Amino acid sequence: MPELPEAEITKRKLEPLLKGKRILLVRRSLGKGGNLWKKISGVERRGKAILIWLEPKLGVEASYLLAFHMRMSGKLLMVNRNHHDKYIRRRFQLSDGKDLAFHDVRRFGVVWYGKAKKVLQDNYFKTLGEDALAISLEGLKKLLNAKSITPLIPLTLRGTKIKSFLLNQKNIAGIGNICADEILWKAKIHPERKISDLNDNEIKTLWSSLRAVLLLSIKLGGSSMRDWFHPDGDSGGYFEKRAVYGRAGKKCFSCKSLINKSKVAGRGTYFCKVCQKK
DNA sequence: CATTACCTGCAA
DNA sequence: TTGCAGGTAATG
Repeated sequence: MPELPEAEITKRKLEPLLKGKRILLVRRSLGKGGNLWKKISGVERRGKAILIWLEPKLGVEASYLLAFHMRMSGKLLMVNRNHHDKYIRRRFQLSDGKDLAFHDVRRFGVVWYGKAKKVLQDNYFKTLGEDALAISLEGLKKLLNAKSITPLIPLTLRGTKIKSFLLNQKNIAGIGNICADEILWKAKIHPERKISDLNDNEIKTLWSSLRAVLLLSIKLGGSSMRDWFHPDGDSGGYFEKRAVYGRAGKKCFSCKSLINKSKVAGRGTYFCKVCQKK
Protein backbone atom coordinates (compact mmCIF):
# COMPACT_ATOMS: atom_id res chain seq x y z
CA MET A 1 0.00 0.00 0.00
CA PRO A 2 3.08 1.97 -0.15
CA GLU A 3 2.64 5.67 0.47
CA LEU A 4 0.74 8.06 2.71
CA PRO A 5 -2.37 8.41 0.49
CA GLU A 6 -2.85 4.64 0.28
CA ALA A 7 -2.34 4.29 4.04
CA GLU A 8 -4.82 7.11 4.66
CA ILE A 9 -7.45 5.48 2.43
CA THR A 10 -6.91 2.19 4.21
CA LYS A 11 -7.30 3.88 7.58
CA ARG A 12 -10.50 5.68 6.53
CA LYS A 13 -12.09 2.56 5.08
CA LEU A 14 -11.05 0.20 7.87
CA GLU A 15 -11.98 2.28 10.87
CA PRO A 16 -15.79 2.06 10.48
CA LEU A 17 -15.52 -1.65 9.65
CA LEU A 18 -13.33 -2.50 12.63
CA LYS A 19 -14.19 -0.14 15.47
CA GLY A 20 -16.06 -1.87 18.27
CA LYS A 21 -15.53 -5.35 16.79
CA ARG A 22 -13.37 -7.93 18.48
CA ILE A 23 -10.39 -9.75 17.07
CA LEU A 24 -10.97 -13.32 18.18
CA LEU A 25 -8.16 -15.24 16.57
CA VAL A 26 -4.93 -14.70 14.69
CA ARG A 27 -3.91 -17.15 11.99
CA ARG A 28 -1.18 -17.40 9.38
CA SER A 29 -3.56 -19.02 6.93
CA LEU A 30 -6.79 -20.99 7.13
CA GLY A 31 -6.62 -23.41 10.05
CA LYS A 32 -5.89 -23.05 13.70
CA GLY A 33 -4.45 -19.98 15.31
CA GLY A 34 -3.96 -18.16 18.59
CA ASN A 35 -6.67 -16.49 20.64
CA LEU A 36 -6.64 -12.75 20.97
CA TRP A 37 -10.17 -11.76 21.93
CA LYS A 38 -9.54 -8.04 22.09
CA LYS A 39 -11.88 -5.19 21.20
CA ILE A 40 -10.77 -2.65 18.62
CA SER A 41 -10.96 0.92 19.90
CA GLY A 42 -9.65 2.76 16.87
CA VAL A 43 -7.55 2.83 13.71
CA GLU A 44 -4.75 5.31 13.15
CA ARG A 45 -2.22 6.17 10.45
CA ARG A 46 1.33 7.24 11.25
CA GLY A 47 3.31 8.01 8.15
CA LYS A 48 2.84 4.91 6.00
CA ALA A 49 1.98 2.65 8.95
CA ILE A 50 -1.48 1.54 10.09
CA LEU A 51 -2.11 1.17 13.82
CA ILE A 52 -5.05 -0.76 15.22
CA TRP A 53 -5.64 0.10 18.84
CA LEU A 54 -6.96 -2.63 21.10
CA GLU A 55 -8.94 -1.76 24.20
CA PRO A 56 -7.42 -2.50 27.59
CA LYS A 57 -9.42 -4.70 29.96
CA LEU A 58 -10.86 -2.34 32.56
CA GLY A 59 -7.95 -1.17 34.64
CA VAL A 60 -6.28 -4.52 34.40
CA GLU A 61 -3.81 -4.03 31.61
CA ALA A 62 -2.38 -1.55 29.13
CA SER A 63 -3.61 -0.84 25.61
CA TYR A 64 -2.35 -3.19 22.95
CA LEU A 65 -1.47 -2.35 19.39
CA LEU A 66 -1.65 -4.30 16.19
CA ALA A 67 0.34 -2.36 13.60
CA PHE A 68 1.31 -2.85 9.98
CA HIS A 69 3.79 -1.48 7.50
CA MET A 70 3.06 -2.55 3.93
CA ARG A 71 6.53 -1.82 2.54
CA MET A 72 6.41 -2.61 -1.21
CA SER A 73 3.49 -4.94 -1.79
CA GLY A 74 1.37 -5.25 1.34
CA LYS A 75 -2.29 -4.42 1.70
CA LEU A 76 -5.06 -4.93 4.23
CA LEU A 77 -8.25 -6.56 3.01
CA MET A 78 -11.59 -7.56 4.44
CA VAL A 79 -12.30 -11.12 3.31
CA ASN A 80 -14.74 -13.89 4.03
CA ARG A 81 -13.61 -16.38 6.65
CA ASN A 82 -13.30 -19.22 4.17
CA HIS A 83 -11.61 -17.14 1.46
CA HIS A 84 -8.18 -18.48 0.58
CA ASP A 85 -5.27 -16.73 -1.08
CA LYS A 86 -1.65 -17.92 -0.99
CA TYR A 87 -0.38 -14.37 -0.39
CA ILE A 88 -2.37 -13.79 2.79
CA ARG A 89 0.40 -13.86 5.42
CA ARG A 90 -1.79 -13.23 8.48
CA ARG A 91 -5.51 -13.17 9.06
CA PHE A 92 -7.46 -11.80 11.99
CA GLN A 93 -10.83 -13.36 12.66
CA LEU A 94 -13.35 -10.71 13.66
CA SER A 95 -16.47 -10.99 15.78
CA ASP A 96 -18.66 -10.07 12.79
CA GLY A 97 -17.73 -13.15 10.80
CA LYS A 98 -15.22 -11.50 8.47
CA ASP A 99 -11.43 -11.71 8.48
CA LEU A 100 -9.00 -8.83 8.28
CA ALA A 101 -6.24 -10.15 6.00
CA PHE A 102 -2.68 -8.96 5.59
CA HIS A 103 -1.86 -9.74 1.96
CA ASP A 104 1.76 -9.32 0.93
CA VAL A 105 3.24 -10.89 -2.19
CA ARG A 106 6.85 -9.89 -1.55
CA ARG A 107 6.90 -10.49 2.21
CA PHE A 108 8.66 -7.21 2.99
CA GLY A 109 5.76 -6.00 5.11
CA VAL A 110 5.99 -5.72 8.88
CA VAL A 111 3.40 -6.70 11.48
CA TRP A 112 3.78 -5.58 15.08
CA TYR A 113 1.69 -6.83 17.99
CA GLY A 114 2.10 -6.13 21.69
CA LYS A 115 1.64 -3.58 24.42
CA ALA A 116 1.30 -0.20 22.75
CA LYS A 117 4.22 1.24 24.66
CA LYS A 118 6.48 -1.56 23.48
CA VAL A 119 5.37 -1.44 19.85
CA LEU A 120 5.90 2.31 19.72
CA GLN A 121 9.44 1.82 20.97
CA ASP A 122 10.29 0.25 17.65
CA ASN A 123 12.87 2.37 15.86
CA TYR A 124 10.51 3.00 12.95
CA PHE A 125 8.02 4.79 15.18
CA LYS A 126 10.58 6.36 17.50
CA THR A 127 12.39 8.12 14.66
CA LEU A 128 9.41 8.93 12.45
CA GLY A 129 9.31 12.62 11.47
CA GLU A 130 6.28 14.88 11.52
CA ASP A 131 3.46 13.74 9.26
CA ALA A 132 3.62 15.14 5.73
CA LEU A 133 0.04 16.42 6.04
CA ALA A 134 0.63 18.02 9.42
CA ILE A 135 3.86 19.85 8.77
CA SER A 136 3.64 23.63 8.41
CA LEU A 137 5.59 25.73 5.94
CA GLU A 138 7.62 27.04 8.87
CA GLY A 139 8.23 23.50 10.05
CA LEU A 140 9.50 22.48 6.63
CA LYS A 141 11.78 25.53 6.45
CA LYS A 142 13.17 24.69 9.85
CA LEU A 143 13.88 21.10 8.86
CA LEU A 144 15.59 22.08 5.62
CA ASN A 145 17.65 24.74 7.35
CA ALA A 146 18.58 22.48 10.21
CA LYS A 147 19.85 19.89 7.78
CA SER A 148 21.58 22.28 5.44
CA ILE A 149 23.04 25.03 7.60
CA THR A 150 23.88 23.68 11.04
CA PRO A 151 27.66 23.28 11.15
CA LEU A 152 27.24 20.48 13.69
CA ILE A 153 25.68 18.29 11.01
CA PRO A 154 28.33 16.36 9.06
CA LEU A 155 29.17 17.59 5.58
CA THR A 156 27.70 14.48 4.00
CA LEU A 157 24.25 15.37 5.34
CA ARG A 158 24.51 18.98 4.21
CA GLY A 159 24.79 17.83 0.62
CA THR A 160 21.45 16.01 0.81
CA LYS A 161 19.48 15.97 -2.43
CA ILE A 162 15.90 17.15 -2.09
CA LYS A 163 14.50 13.81 -3.25
CA SER A 164 16.51 11.91 -0.61
CA PHE A 165 15.29 14.38 1.99
CA LEU A 166 11.65 13.84 1.02
CA LEU A 167 11.99 10.04 1.02
CA ASN A 168 13.63 9.90 4.43
CA GLN A 169 10.81 9.16 6.90
CA LYS A 170 12.85 10.63 9.73
CA ASN A 171 12.48 14.07 8.14
CA ILE A 172 8.83 13.95 7.06
CA ALA A 173 6.60 10.91 7.38
CA GLY A 174 4.60 9.52 4.48
CA ILE A 175 6.18 10.56 1.17
CA GLY A 176 7.24 7.70 -1.10
CA ASN A 177 8.76 7.35 -4.55
CA ILE A 178 5.71 8.24 -6.62
CA CYS A 179 4.67 11.23 -4.53
CA ALA A 180 8.24 12.54 -4.29
CA ASP A 181 8.53 12.72 -8.09
CA GLU A 182 5.07 14.21 -8.48
CA ILE A 183 5.71 16.82 -5.78
CA LEU A 184 9.05 17.88 -7.28
CA TRP A 185 7.57 18.13 -10.77
CA LYS A 186 4.72 20.27 -9.52
CA ALA A 187 7.15 22.48 -7.61
CA LYS A 188 9.48 22.65 -10.66
CA ILE A 189 12.44 21.53 -8.56
CA HIS A 190 15.03 19.07 -9.89
CA PRO A 191 15.22 15.93 -7.70
CA GLU A 192 19.00 16.33 -7.32
CA ARG A 193 18.92 19.91 -6.08
CA LYS A 194 20.82 20.26 -2.80
CA ILE A 195 18.51 21.25 0.02
CA SER A 196 20.97 23.96 1.04
CA ASP A 197 20.42 25.62 -2.37
CA LEU A 198 16.67 26.03 -2.08
CA ASN A 199 15.48 29.59 -1.57
CA ASP A 200 12.46 30.64 0.46
CA ASN A 201 10.23 30.88 -2.56
CA GLU A 202 11.12 27.37 -3.70
CA ILE A 203 10.50 26.00 -0.22
CA LYS A 204 7.11 27.65 -0.20
CA THR A 205 6.25 26.10 -3.57
CA LEU A 206 7.59 22.74 -2.39
CA TRP A 207 5.35 22.86 0.65
CA SER A 208 2.20 23.73 -1.27
CA SER A 209 2.99 21.13 -3.96
CA LEU A 210 3.50 18.51 -1.30
CA ARG A 211 0.09 19.18 0.16
CA ALA A 212 -1.58 19.40 -3.23
CA VAL A 213 -0.19 16.06 -4.44
CA LEU A 214 -1.01 14.18 -1.24
CA LEU A 215 -4.49 15.66 -0.88
CA LEU A 216 -5.38 15.02 -4.54
CA SER A 217 -4.13 11.45 -4.31
CA ILE A 218 -6.23 10.83 -1.21
CA LYS A 219 -9.24 12.43 -2.88
CA LEU A 220 -8.86 10.08 -5.85
CA GLY A 221 -8.38 7.01 -3.67
CA GLY A 222 -4.61 6.62 -3.97
CA SER A 223 -2.56 4.87 -6.66
CA SER A 224 -3.61 1.42 -7.76
CA MET A 225 -0.97 0.15 -10.17
CA ARG A 226 -0.30 -3.48 -9.49
CA ASP A 227 -0.36 -4.65 -5.89
CA TRP A 228 -2.55 -2.23 -4.11
CA PHE A 229 -6.26 -1.66 -3.82
CA HIS A 230 -8.66 -0.68 -1.04
CA PRO A 231 -9.69 -3.01 1.82
CA ASP A 232 -13.09 -3.38 0.11
CA GLY A 233 -11.61 -4.08 -3.33
CA ASP A 234 -12.03 -0.60 -4.88
CA SER A 235 -9.11 0.81 -6.81
CA GLY A 236 -7.74 4.33 -6.61
CA GLY A 237 -7.65 6.81 -9.47
CA TYR A 238 -4.50 8.79 -8.77
CA PHE A 239 -2.21 6.65 -10.93
CA GLU A 240 -4.07 7.86 -14.01
CA LYS A 241 -3.54 11.47 -12.97
CA ARG A 242 0.19 11.40 -12.25
CA ALA A 243 2.33 13.80 -14.24
CA VAL A 244 5.76 12.14 -14.31
CA TYR A 245 6.07 8.84 -12.44
CA GLY A 246 6.34 5.99 -14.95
CA ARG A 247 6.03 8.41 -17.90
CA ALA A 248 9.61 8.27 -19.28
CA GLY A 249 9.66 9.28 -22.95
CA LYS A 250 6.17 10.77 -22.79
CA LYS A 251 5.37 14.45 -23.10
CA CYS A 252 5.59 16.74 -20.08
CA PHE A 253 2.11 18.09 -19.42
CA SER A 254 3.57 21.54 -18.85
CA CYS A 255 6.20 22.09 -21.58
CA LYS A 256 5.67 19.11 -23.94
CA SER A 257 9.30 18.02 -23.85
CA LEU A 258 9.99 14.37 -23.02
CA ILE A 259 10.08 13.06 -19.45
CA ASN A 260 13.44 11.70 -18.29
CA LYS A 261 14.23 8.77 -16.09
CA SER A 262 17.30 8.50 -13.88
CA LYS A 263 18.30 7.09 -10.53
CA VAL A 264 18.30 9.30 -7.45
CA ALA A 265 18.62 8.09 -3.87
CA GLY A 266 18.76 4.59 -5.31
CA ARG A 267 15.26 4.88 -6.76
CA GLY A 268 13.88 5.17 -10.25
CA THR A 269 13.25 8.90 -10.68
CA TYR A 270 11.11 10.65 -13.28
CA PHE A 271 11.37 14.36 -14.02
CA CYS A 272 11.25 16.97 -16.75
CA LYS A 273 14.70 18.41 -17.28
CA VAL A 274 13.21 21.53 -18.89
CA CYS A 275 10.71 22.39 -16.13
CA GLN A 276 12.92 21.13 -13.32
CA LYS A 277 16.28 22.82 -13.77
CA LYS A 278 19.28 21.54 -11.86
C1' DC B 1 26.92 9.27 0.73
C1' DA B 2 26.03 4.69 -2.45
C1' DT B 3 25.14 -0.04 -2.64
C1' DT B 4 23.12 -4.31 -1.15
C1' DA B 5 19.81 -7.28 0.91
C1' DC B 6 15.23 -8.77 1.82
C1' DC B 7 11.22 -11.55 -1.71
C1' DT B 8 8.23 -12.57 -5.59
C1' DG B 9 6.17 -11.72 -10.04
C1' DC B 10 6.11 -9.73 -14.32
C1' DA B 11 7.60 -7.34 -18.54
C1' DA B 12 11.26 -6.52 -21.67
C1' DT C 1 17.15 -14.36 -18.66
C1' DT C 2 17.73 -9.88 -16.82
C1' DG C 3 16.07 -5.95 -14.64
C1' DC C 4 12.76 -3.62 -12.24
C1' DA C 5 8.91 -2.71 -8.74
C1' DG C 6 4.98 1.77 -4.07
C1' DG C 7 10.27 0.55 1.28
C1' DT C 8 13.51 0.25 4.77
C1' DA C 9 17.62 -1.38 7.26
C1' DA C 10 22.25 -2.81 7.13
C1' DT C 11 26.75 -2.29 5.37
C1' DG C 12 30.91 0.05 3.27
